[in-house]
Amino acid sequence: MHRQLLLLGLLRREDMHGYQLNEYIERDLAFCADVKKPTAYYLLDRLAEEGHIAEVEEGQTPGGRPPRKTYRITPHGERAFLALLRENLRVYERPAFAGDIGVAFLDALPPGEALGLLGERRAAMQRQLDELREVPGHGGALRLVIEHHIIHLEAELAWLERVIEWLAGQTNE
Amino acid sequence: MHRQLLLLGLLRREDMHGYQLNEYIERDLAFCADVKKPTAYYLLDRLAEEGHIAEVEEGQTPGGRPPRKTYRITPHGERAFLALLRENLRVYERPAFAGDIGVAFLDALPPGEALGLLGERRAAMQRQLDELREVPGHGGALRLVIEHHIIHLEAELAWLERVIEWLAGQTNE
DNA sequence: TTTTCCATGTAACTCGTTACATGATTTC
DNA sequence: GAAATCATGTAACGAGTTACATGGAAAA
Repeated sequence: MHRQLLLLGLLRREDMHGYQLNEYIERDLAFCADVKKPTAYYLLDRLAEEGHIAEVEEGQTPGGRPPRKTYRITPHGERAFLALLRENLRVYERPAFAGDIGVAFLDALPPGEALGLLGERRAAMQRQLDELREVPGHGGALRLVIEHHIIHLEAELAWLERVIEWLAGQTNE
Repeated sequence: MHRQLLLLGLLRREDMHGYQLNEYIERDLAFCADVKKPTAYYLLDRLAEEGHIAEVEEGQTPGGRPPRKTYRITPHGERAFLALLRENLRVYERPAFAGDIGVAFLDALPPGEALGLLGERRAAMQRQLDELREVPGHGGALRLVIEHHIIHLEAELAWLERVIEWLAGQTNE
């Protein structure tokens, strides 16, 4: 559902064709959204079938390639968008944290090795945080989303530091 | 892969049958793990096929119901467990944050309504945090996982507070 | 007497991904 | 001459979920 919300939200701002949407998502939203190309095309087809968006006929179809399909949100789609948006804002879905499973079995490895591996994890997190701080300044609500990721990663790093300390403590016993 | 890691890790500690595993995951690991029953049974079959775990023959099969299948990890499974564990500890996978998509389109709703919806989200988060603080004290590494969730939720709440403030600021302009 | 507990599963489905196909056009 | 850009997709697969089936025993 979240991907539909994203596509509807973008088409609500501006008519676009699939390639354009994919470009925008990859280029400007990569840090927070994750929609693969075939998924986007598939969802656009479905949204069109359901009458949430409609194809806009365009004059020029440029050279050899498949003709562009430019979409525009319909009134029905606008209502669906608002319903999805309200639901999205209202609820909290806790994320998965697959990385916790490994931590739960930390005692299966010699502390030294575990320490090394968690060090690599920390480095990866730090790299992501640095990247995030380089993201060119989006305005308005998108800035909040970037802040979200930064706050989250800082909390993650703080926690991992504690795990590492705990492990180091185990070593000396 | 993470679910396999979990199942192998639990079977490494103790022989168990499927029902038992499901009970334990639901009862004691609900706050961090998420494996549905049919998934667990399916994965146990697969792990057995692949030789990572083996059925332990048990004397008494209790009345009417399907016979228990008690599993024990094999040396091959132990090696697989360690490989999965190392990989899990080493990498960082950023979570999805579906809730960000709604925030990105915050301007589509009257600020007053958005404020109400985000208030509901905050309440849901606060409830989860309170629940988490009630979780009976696991020892060792599991305590770290609980701490992780607490730290995470506190950061989420702090961020949401900022979103709400920003929105409230928008209202007065 | 109905529900819950035990203990296993199957079938159908959803959602999303990966890898591939097409084919002219522009850039290296 | 090779690779990237534009623009669409399909086919096959993977992981996981939901809803359902079975059937005796114990508890309400």
